[in-house]
Amino acid sequence: MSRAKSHKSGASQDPRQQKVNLRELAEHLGLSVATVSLVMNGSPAAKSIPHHTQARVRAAARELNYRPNVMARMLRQQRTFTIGVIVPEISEGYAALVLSGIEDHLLQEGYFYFVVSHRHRNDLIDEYPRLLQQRGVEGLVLVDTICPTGISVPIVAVSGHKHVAGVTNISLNHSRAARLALDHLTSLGHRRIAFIKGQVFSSDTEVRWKAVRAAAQDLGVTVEDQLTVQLESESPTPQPGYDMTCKLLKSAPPFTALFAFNDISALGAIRALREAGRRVPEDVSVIGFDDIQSAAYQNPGLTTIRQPLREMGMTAAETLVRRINAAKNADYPKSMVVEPELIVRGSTAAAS
Amino acid sequence: MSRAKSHKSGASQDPRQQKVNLRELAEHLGLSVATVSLVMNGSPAAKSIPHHTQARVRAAARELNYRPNVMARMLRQQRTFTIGVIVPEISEGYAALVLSGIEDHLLQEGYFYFVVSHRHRNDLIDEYPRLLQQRGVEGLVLVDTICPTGISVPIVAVSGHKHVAGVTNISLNHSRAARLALDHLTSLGHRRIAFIKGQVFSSDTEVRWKAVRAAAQDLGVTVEDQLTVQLESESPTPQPGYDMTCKLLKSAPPFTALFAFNDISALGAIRALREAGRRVPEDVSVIGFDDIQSAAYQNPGLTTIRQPLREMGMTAAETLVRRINAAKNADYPKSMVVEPELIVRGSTAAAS
DNA sequence: CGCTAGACGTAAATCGATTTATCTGCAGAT
DNA sequence: ATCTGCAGATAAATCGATTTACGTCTAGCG
Repeated sequence: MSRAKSHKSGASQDPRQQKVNLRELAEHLGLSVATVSLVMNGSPAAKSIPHHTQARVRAAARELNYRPNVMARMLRQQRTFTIGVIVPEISEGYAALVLSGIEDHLLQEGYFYFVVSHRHRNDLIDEYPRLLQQRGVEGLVLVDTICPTGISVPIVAVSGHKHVAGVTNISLNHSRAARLALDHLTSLGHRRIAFIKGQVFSSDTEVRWKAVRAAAQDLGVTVEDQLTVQLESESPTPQPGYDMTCKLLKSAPPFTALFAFNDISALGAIRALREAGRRVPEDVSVIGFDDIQSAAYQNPGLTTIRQPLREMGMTAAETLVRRINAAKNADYPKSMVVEPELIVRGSTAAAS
Repeated sequence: MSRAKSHKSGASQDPRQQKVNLRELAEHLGLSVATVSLVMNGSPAAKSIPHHTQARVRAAARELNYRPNVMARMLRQQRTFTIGVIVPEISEGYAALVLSGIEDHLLQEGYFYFVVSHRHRNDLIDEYPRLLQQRGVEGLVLVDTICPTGISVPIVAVSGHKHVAGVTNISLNHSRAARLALDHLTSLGHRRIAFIKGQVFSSDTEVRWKAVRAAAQDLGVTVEDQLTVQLESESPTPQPGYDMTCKLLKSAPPFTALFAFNDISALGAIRALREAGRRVPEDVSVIGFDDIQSAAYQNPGLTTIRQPLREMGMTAAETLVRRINAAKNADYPKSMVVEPELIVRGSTAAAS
């Protein structure tokens, strides 16, 4: 079942992979492994070793291309400088941006990370945190994923909302986000607004929906059940948004604006509207959520509520590393809130 | 320099993280560590241990929730079941799709992987392969990244073209891809076709460009220098495509079709064309490359040459694992080729 | 009775570093 | 002459498993 044709072949070769270990280096120098180790680590106990010897050690290490064995060091020190990142899927949009923020901060701190994606499978959601912990990760970043129990390393949850012991939640100010979006739509004269809620498995769905209803009430907009649909399929493509908008168009009373759960579903919605002969934004204004990279390059450009996803990733990494390096029973932030921003592009216009 | 406001805080707690190690388990059982280890690993040497004892060992392991220490095992066995993946950046589109394919196959095989992105910085391109190797990865997948030297683990390069010892290249059949695209455009009546070449750092750029010229010659289409631009900025957004299309529009002779290096740049191109008052596809047909997830949901839908990116990732992982498990000097495929597919959507139409 | 062949295990080396406790001279103080 | 103290190291324990090379005991056989 090879998916690709293969051509040619050759024999593998390692030019000169000189695996020098500490013992060999020490022997070469006529010193003990302890001395060499002390010097190489710049340990305080190396104070009493004369600079001349230290220089000799370092020179030999460079010359023999000595690289400490990371596994041995991890075993001894009980530190791996590794964290685990759990995402629903590595898709365009959300997860990719958060990941890139995490990476930015993490590698800089000398940590590496494992990525796993559970694709909403419950068995994997249960299993991966344990597996990662067994792998020695010193902390976990969850992206839009419900919190596991029985994990003893620090956890930072991006878009986490439930307060769980040991977990720092990083979340958007959803009240403000909802307010920004509805302010924008109502100020354009829209009253009959349709809503696409997120999938039930998305941790933002409920919180955001509450925020939307609160904002709507503040602004005197009625949220009608008939104008509300919820994404169902777990596909990370615009398809679910397309499907639900078709449903709206079939059965719902007329509306002049649509507030989508995210940019991806907004793309599907726009496609569905167009196919039904409704122009965007002339007939229907569409506003998305997230501000993924391609949002600005849609036609029309997608008006959206920007979540600073990259920064959320950076903050997650930063917070996690801080917690890892803190005392075992030190205090830690239970929750961090970031602010949304309204990005007005071409997909919204005055109500007709 | 906190990027987010933090609220509340609490003390960390580990409920009952019982770290049982092999020695303790053995003591609890009144057996030696050797025996317990043999049983737990189902080693052939455990044949002589009666089933009754084996059952007792397993029961105790379950009861005490024994988890072998992965670091210790790695150190002893010199195996990490970890590979490294190097990508230019974790962006929408290309890398995300390949990654998800890699992950699909890899986790299933019991491997984990580190991801690093070099953002085209030469120092990082040099450093990461070494760092990853020090971390004990048993293999490397390079995605659109030039091959490092002095690496002793197997390497699989997605979109790699240079033949390097120890490297398996997985690449698209670019001749066929170019042919599909140009066949499509010429059959629609297009003769004056503009081209956007990839950035110099992209490993596909050169190969694809050669393929395009060959296909053009076959089809009797002239590739005019004035109608050819090359992406420059290394931003992973549509911006570079937008910029170069603006340049084309400013100085180039008229054209009726545009062949973009990839979908992302095609999006930028469409935006630029629109802003210049050219309709897509009525005035200018645009064809992209890759078929990223949102390509189908553009307006109009983006006609493109599909690269099976996810499958390329899967194939990369599969090949790498196979090579890792093969004998040290076994043969391995030097090159694997996958086939492109023309996906016709709304961004191309008959020449006017 | 003596010898051998399983049955049932175990002791100990090993992977490669880190780190603490200790050892040996020798200079200077008493 | 003895003691103190420091410079300059090092031996050995440790991290937690894996794995090879040996026991020991009993049953069976000649």
